[in-house]
Amino acid sequence: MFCTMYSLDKTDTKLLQALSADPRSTFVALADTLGLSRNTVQARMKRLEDSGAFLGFDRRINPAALGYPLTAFIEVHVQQKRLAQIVIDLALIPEIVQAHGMSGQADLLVRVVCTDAADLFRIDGTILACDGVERTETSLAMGEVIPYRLTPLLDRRG
Amino acid sequence: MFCTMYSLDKTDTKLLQALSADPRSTFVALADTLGLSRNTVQARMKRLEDSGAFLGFDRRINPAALGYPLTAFIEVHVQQKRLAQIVIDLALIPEIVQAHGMSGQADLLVRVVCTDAADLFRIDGTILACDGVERTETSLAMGEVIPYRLTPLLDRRG
DNA sequence: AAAATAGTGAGCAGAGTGCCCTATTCAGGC
DNA sequence: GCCTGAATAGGGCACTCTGCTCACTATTTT
Repeated sequence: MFCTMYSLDKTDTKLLQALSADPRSTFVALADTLGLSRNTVQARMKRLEDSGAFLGFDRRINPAALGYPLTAFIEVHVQQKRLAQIVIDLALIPEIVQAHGMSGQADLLVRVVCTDAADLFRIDGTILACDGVERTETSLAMGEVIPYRLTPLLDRRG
Repeated sequence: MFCTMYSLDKTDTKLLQALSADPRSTFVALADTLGLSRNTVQARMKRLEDSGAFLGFDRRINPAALGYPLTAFIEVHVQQKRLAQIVIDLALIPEIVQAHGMSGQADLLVRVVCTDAADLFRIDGTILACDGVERTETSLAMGEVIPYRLTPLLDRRG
């Protein structure tokens, strides 16, 4: 399913940095910035895409703009042998924007967006109602004190 | 700092859906798909950008492609009055890709990427070494059982 | 030495962009 | 009913960018 995981070199890293700085910049502009030829940039970008280096566009959409200003993380404890079915059930809840299977206290860490506290309460109830879910622990995110970033890691390779 | 938060209507939603389906599609293609004129699409896209509906490009970069296949969530308990300084200190750790201030058990929920378990252990140590950090609880993400998505929410408005 | 790999430079037809202007429709306020 | 402002459509124009191909040059691998 995944293509051969090809490891990025410094030029790829610089490409990603330039893209982070300006996601809309054209191949010509990138080539110019990096001092490469347009052909090279196009070839590398294609390889990056093919290798799965880019995730879905969803991630760039601000949930707040969609009317979901609140984010919460819900730790979910489940009957482990029902895990597979539970994931399927949870996937039906639209407010769940992401879920990780975890090693640690909880079995699942679910990321939820919601309109307000009452909404969160309702969603939590929906999760609890799933067959095999035993317990949840909800924590509301008060703020994204470090906004998602990859630039420090990119810079380190640059 | 943020522009007037303008709430998205159905047409905006469809634009975002089309973009999710194909992040690279041109204005012409979008206009075609949605049955709108190119002018309209361009105007709406500009408004979406200006209103902060799009987050950084970072979020679309796959950390695994960068050589960080593992993700972990670390709950951090701190001396609350030192919180501000702690956030500054944590921001210096490149492997921390995101952090939320939380209401709940822990004060902070930190998302970390790492190369392997030993790397995670080291990073956890670095966090613990920050002045004011009292305790951490690390959970390794075994898998993203629900990959980040916003489409269910978009579809509901469509 | 031969072969694969990455990059460059040039060229070209077609598509897309940014920006302009005007006309139409429609909802809300007077 | 009338006016206004917002949203949209449609046309046009100069310019840029894209996708593609080809030939040539390093550089590295075998």
